[in-house]
Amino acid sequence: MPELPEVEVSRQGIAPWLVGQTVTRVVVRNPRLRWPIPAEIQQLVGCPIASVQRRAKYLLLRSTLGTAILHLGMSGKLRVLPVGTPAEKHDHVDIELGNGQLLRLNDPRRFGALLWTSGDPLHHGLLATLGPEPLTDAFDGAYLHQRSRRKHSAIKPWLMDNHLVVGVGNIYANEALFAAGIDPRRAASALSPDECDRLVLEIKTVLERAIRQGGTTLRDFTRADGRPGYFVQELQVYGRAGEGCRRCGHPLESLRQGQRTTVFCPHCQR
DNA sequence: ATAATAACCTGAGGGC
DNA sequence: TGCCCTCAGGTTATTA
Repeated sequence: MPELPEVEVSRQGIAPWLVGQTVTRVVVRNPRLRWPIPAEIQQLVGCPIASVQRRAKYLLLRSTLGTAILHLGMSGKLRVLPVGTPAEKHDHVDIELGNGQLLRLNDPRRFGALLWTSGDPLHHGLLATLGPEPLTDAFDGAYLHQRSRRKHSAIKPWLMDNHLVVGVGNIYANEALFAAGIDPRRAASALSPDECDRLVLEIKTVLERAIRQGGTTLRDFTRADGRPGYFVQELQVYGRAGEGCRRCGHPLESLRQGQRTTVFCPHCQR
């Protein structure tokens, strides 16, 4: 389900319901996610949630005793529902709150994760080595150009490497490369400084627009209130292989890069 | 150290 | 209807 925009939309949707509320109960129906949900997650009970933050595609529910680290994987969804709402298939975890609401995690594929850390979550092993946030000034053309100098790999799969920059998944890597007019097969090291500037700009633009549209709903993403995201209407290439380029009309082509489907316009992207 | 790939898991959709 | 195949928004672990 989620790339950065979908996780940020989820964060914005759940935060008003969670912040300041005391956790009254944590119900774990199935602890078998990517890693087993640790028993320490019960330390949330009795604590008020101080903030709901996001780092990369991780959500951080911070309390006085520690932080719950939540990742939605490929198919995870968060909903805020009244306590007592019957659980359905793949509803693995509920975090019940003093206001009578609960935060419910549904994740059919169970690639997601719910972990606990009592220390600084940014120093947690999963978060410590991540690259910069794409929507901050730390991610700019000069940074991308410097990092790309002796990178022989193709630009598209490299953009999805969290050690370079976080939050750019398959949809938005395809969309940003189209917007920047760059062939996804180009070697990263072949990009000029101007091309790096352009690509960074388009990554920021597409992510910001997707957040404003409530994310991209393909099959199962919904916001915390169950509404879909509307960015799917603005997709230029993702999911459109064989259809006409919206800019030049040439049929879009697809190929596999690193076990992911790339879609691009061979005419507009050079 | 770097780069490709295999793996984790369920469900949907297409072809036969 | 059912079986088998491919594909899906992510990330880590393993292999070359």
